[in-house]
Amino acid sequence: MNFKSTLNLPRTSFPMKANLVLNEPQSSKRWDKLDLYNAIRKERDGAPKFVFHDGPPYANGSIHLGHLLNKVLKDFVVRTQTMMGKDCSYIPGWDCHGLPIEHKVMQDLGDKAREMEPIKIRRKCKSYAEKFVKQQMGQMKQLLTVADYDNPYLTMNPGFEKGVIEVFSALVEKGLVFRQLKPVHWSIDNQTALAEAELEYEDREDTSVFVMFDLTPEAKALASEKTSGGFDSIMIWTTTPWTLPANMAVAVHERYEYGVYQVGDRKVVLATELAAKVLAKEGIEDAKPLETFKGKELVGLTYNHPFIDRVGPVVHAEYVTLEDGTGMVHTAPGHGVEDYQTGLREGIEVYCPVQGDGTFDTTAPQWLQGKKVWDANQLVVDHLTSSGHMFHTHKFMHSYPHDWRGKTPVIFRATEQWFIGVDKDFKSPAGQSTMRKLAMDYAANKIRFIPEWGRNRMRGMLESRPDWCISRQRSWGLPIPAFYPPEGVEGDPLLTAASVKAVAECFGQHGSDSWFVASPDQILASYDAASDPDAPAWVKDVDLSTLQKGNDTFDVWFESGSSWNACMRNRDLHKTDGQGITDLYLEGSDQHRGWFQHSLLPAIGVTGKTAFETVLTHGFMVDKDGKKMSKSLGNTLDVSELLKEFGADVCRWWVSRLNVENDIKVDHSFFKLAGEEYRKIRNTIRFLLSNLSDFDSATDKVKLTDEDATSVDAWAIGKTIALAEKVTDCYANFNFRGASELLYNFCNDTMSAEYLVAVKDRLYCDALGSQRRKRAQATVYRVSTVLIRLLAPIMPHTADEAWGALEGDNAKCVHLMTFQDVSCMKQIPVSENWPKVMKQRDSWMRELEKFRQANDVDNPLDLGLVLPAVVDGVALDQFKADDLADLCGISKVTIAPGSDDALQVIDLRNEPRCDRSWKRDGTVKPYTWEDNDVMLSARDAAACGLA
RNA sequence: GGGCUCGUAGCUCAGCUGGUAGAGCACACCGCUGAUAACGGUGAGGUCACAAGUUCAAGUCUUGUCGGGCCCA
Repeated sequence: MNFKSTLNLPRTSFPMKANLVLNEPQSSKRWDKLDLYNAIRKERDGAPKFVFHDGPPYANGSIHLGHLLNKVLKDFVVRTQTMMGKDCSYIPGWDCHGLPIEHKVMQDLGDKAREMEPIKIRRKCKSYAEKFVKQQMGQMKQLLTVADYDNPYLTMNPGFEKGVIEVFSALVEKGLVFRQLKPVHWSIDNQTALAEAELEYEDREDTSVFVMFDLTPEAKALASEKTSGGFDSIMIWTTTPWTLPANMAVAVHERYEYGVYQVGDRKVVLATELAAKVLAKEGIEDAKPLETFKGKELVGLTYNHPFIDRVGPVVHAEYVTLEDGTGMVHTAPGHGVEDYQTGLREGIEVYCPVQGDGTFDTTAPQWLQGKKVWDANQLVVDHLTSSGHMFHTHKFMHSYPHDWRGKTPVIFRATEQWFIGVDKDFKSPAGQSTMRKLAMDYAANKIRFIPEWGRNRMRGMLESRPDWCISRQRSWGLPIPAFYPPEGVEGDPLLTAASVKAVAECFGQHGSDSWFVASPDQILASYDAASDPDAPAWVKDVDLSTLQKGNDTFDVWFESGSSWNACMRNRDLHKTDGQGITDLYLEGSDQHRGWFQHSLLPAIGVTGKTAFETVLTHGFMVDKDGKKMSKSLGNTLDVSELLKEFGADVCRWWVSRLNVENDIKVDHSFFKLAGEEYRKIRNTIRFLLSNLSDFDSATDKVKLTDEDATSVDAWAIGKTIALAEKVTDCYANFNFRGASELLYNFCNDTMSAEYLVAVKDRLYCDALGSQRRKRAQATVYRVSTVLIRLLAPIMPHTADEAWGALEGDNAKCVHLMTFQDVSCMKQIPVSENWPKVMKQRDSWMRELEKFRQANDVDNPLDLGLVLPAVVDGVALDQFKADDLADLCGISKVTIAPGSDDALQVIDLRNEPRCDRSWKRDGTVKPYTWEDNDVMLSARDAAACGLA
């Protein structure tokens, strides 16, 4: 006799198979129709704000795994904060200007680009950027992120540009902006100064030269006085022979030991530690110094430049090492940062005969004029060889900086650049100080870093960073609003707080393209030179239309680094309390040097506040062997493929399971695992929902009484409250991994393996209206309403689908809800002895299993347990025997009269078995059911109306 | 080469201020067949990268080595 039709078996519209790839777009459509982002704004209007700010990805290429990670994490923040009741707006941004796009466009244009006006190139760049903004936005929507996609911030939008220039104006006003000749990494290929971030180190063959510089007659005389035998020359080493025309000095280390060596007819000085190695290169073995002395003795000597009529000094420098070369360093302040600093200190001219195109100018020797520096290497070598100054030369491979896009080698070259001075004293709203000091104070004491080690990293970077060179010589960027005097007029460029502000106005209205199409007087329409006390004198005497516009554009870091103003303050989304403009920035750990630092500095300079109160960073993706991922290595995974195979909710679950603090190992198999975990959660939800098909939360949500405190339902409620509290605590601390682990274990253990298995018998077999069944259903409902909402930030589609199945399709969208307030559930009494009982259960299960194996019992329902009256100090008779039996998956539990009685497993196979519930609980008797002789337990007989 | 960081079961990771190693997955075995392309039970897995040191005691602190990652030179 089959009683299946008399049971209340699970029923639900929530399918086991998710079909995410097909169904997620439906959810997206539903949310679009609802205008979810703005509906949330309305719902949270007036709520406390959580100010989160998106760092703009570069508008180039498809999104990769890094974007997937970053954007999903950000979405977790937005959704969890929202569901915790905060008003958390989120404006997605894109970094649109800059070299990579311009370079790509120039490549596509080919030779045509040379004759094209900058404005035409800019228009190409703009549409290129727009294309990728659109593409990336579509992909980010596929990740089911919720954002104001109708109003993103683009760094190339006029309103944003205005906001950047305003920041610049404020920095100018505080005297932090200056212009200076300085050697910078110079891309000959792109004719621009490059930031460190724009360099790539690659192997390159170069010429290494050891050159003897002859002392001046005066120096020789001095040398004879200082030493016993005197000497003629000093030997330097360089791997960039083309910089020798700009040699202005030789640096030695005061404390190192140097010696005089016989080289041909010259007595030459070398560091003693390096001498043997150097001299051996030309076959001079076992060289012994004629005499030795400290480098200090060399300082102050002078030498004749080997092929230019110029005298150079020998100076001291700390950076001289004995690792390579000769211990005497060729110093060209126009071609090296350290050389430059030495030059500044010693008052040596910053001489740079190399022009922007990499050729020598007319100040160079005639045989070099117009020659490319790369060709000059050989010319210099030949010249030095024939003049007898060359000691040794050879080709070698070394790691050399290259333009990151063009892959062409870069040079150091002194040029006029605009700077923001990090060590300039200024009057900040936070007091008289420097940006470096203020920023370091913030990093050390006021900003929260997650993980904490970000603090040290940031401090280290702030400590050692040089002045910020903000100028680039490019077309595709935000122009630096400097005006130069008309032809024939001498003077400093016009760049004052007021003139810059006027340009900001113009850009705000017409965009920065106006710099290229409008006349200076039009751009400066709202500027009045007469009332500008900072204006250079010459400005008052000229017609503004005759000014010459500068050709420099801003470092893109300055643009994105001003987004706290250009996006957040200008849209009135910033914090109004505390010491930060926003609550949180969340990016990869590379942004300590990038966006974080370049946002912190201007924010402090202008407002005295930090751009962010908390910095949350994540690591980088590596492959399953821990190696970095790159397209060229072929070990990447394609995001759109992953989405197509697994769906967004699974990919999001994968992100939630990651430990994002450090490197993140990625492999296709990990997504598969995430998919299985997803299915486990989905099945748990499905089982919960399927037992509520006849449940109406309005009428059936029975209250648990004090007497129910020891019921398995009370236990489940207690676990659910704990879950909600722990998970929201994780969410509040951005610990998404912790949250997903709790959620997974709750579904897998607490619900699936413990509560639901225990309670399914009564849900199926109890009479529809039985109190015990209703109590279980009310519990299942309470669990569902907590669980589904807690999952909503991680798996928005699945949670919304489940929410609809729970509350009906007309219910409010789960993403407009807050997390279930569990404080009211705390009214429900829960026995404090449950943890001990559940711990005992583990050992009971082991005993049952042992018995089953030993006695060949297949079905646990053929077993019973006799439990001691007291275990672990807990009297078991306060618990319901049927609950304990169900928790163990057996037919019957009896409590022994004495606490000393050992646990006993009972073989019930000789007891009658209920045909309906398959239990042998001792109440089974024969009945007649639909003309059949059947065996039923008391409960089942009652459920069938036979009692 | 420098700064920061990571290296715990086959895999992914927990292990806070030092005190006899934990979870999930996978695996093995068993069960259920009224959550069924589901569900349940039991079990076997680790000299905590390596080497010194501090300590009564180190995965946990110090130093070094090896191997990754980010940033820089």
